[in-house]
Amino acid sequence: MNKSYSKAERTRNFIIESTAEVFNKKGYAGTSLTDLTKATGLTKGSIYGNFENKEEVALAVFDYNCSRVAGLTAKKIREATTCYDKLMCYAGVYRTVTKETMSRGGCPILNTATEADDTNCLLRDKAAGAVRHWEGTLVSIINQGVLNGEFKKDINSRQVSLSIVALIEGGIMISKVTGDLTSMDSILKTVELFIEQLKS
Amino acid sequence: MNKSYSKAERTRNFIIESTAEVFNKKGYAGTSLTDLTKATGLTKGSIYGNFENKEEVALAVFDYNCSRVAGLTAKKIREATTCYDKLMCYAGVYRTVTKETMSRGGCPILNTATEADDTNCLLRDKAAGAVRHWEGTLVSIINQGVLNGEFKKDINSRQVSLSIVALIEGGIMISKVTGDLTSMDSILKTVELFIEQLKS
DNA sequence: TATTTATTATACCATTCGGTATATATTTGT
DNA sequence: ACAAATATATACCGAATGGTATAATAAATA
Repeated sequence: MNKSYSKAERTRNFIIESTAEVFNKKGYAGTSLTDLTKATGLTKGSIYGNFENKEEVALAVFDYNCSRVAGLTAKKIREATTCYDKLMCYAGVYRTVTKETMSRGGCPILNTATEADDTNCLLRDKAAGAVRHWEGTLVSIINQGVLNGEFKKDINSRQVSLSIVALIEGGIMISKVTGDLTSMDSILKTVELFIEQLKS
Repeated sequence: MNKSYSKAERTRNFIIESTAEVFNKKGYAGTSLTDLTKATGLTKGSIYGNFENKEEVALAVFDYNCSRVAGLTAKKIREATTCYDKLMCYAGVYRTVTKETMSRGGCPILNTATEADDTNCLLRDKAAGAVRHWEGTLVSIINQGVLNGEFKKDINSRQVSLSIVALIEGGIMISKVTGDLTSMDSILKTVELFIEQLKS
């Protein structure tokens, strides 16, 4: 029986998928091993047979949570042709997934970054990497747009990229804590306006 | 000896001030009673003589942490005359206090909002209130500016306000997690640019 | 199918958790 | 200065924490 995934791999993924939402909602410190056993239906021994400790589960879960959102965006971006459309994807994606993201505990980058920045360097570095990667993707798109004449020449692509990320992340925080989705909608309009202004 | 503050009041404030940074760094779930005794030099019994439980300390500490930043901004705003200058205060204040804020664990609103939104409704409501209050202050300034002809007539003051808050909070998250203060600086430039565009 | 190997469950560990009753100091009003 | 009231420290509670041997079970290989 040559299955592409061994039992261990499947269980590992099962644990990651089952606990992803709990970790994102309760945070690393707030999630107990008991939470993990409840979410998976497995016992402690079973979980620790597949992971070294709670931290290793949290790190794997963070990657999984990020890839969920990143996957959506990446697909849309590939479909878009112009750099303008590619940038607009971010506003579009967040407009459609915000509601579902909220019910799953919000943005994993934001959650992990704010919790771990002073307490857990491994998690912090992972969150920092995700931010940098996102920023880098935006910078590339903008630079490309400047090169092919789509965007104005004197654009500070890093400043624009950081501002878009800040708007989206700040928007998630505001909408989530107040329970008001229209806030995010307003902020996404600013993102779109902001991208509009890049056009030459 | 008729002191304006009783011993109890002074101790209560002492506990709040001593534990403010720990709570902001480690979060509510991540801060233990032992952390509180270490930060204050007091014993558990002593702390629980002044507070009902850990949550009550956290709630008081949140107010204290917010008032620290709010105090700075409020003073600057009173000094500014035009609505444009008042708005610019926020960029100015955050440009100067960001470094110190970072070393104290970052923005308490952001930290509390992201941690408590799915776990602690009392803390969440406090954070939500702080966001709403900030938003309200900005809306008032902008509406005032529109009325007296300083700003354009067709401005959506709520959208602008929310966007400024989102930029600042998102900027703090990015700068804090990456350890790069220049990111915040870039984003504050966008905030200034954004405010500039309001002028009629 | 038999046997080795890997996976999961049980039962337990020491430690820490938030919280409290009670005794001891220390303020406070007189 | 003294008594009543208040604030602080001591010592302890049960429950929950993260984590781990070891035994039972299931999967992979031959």
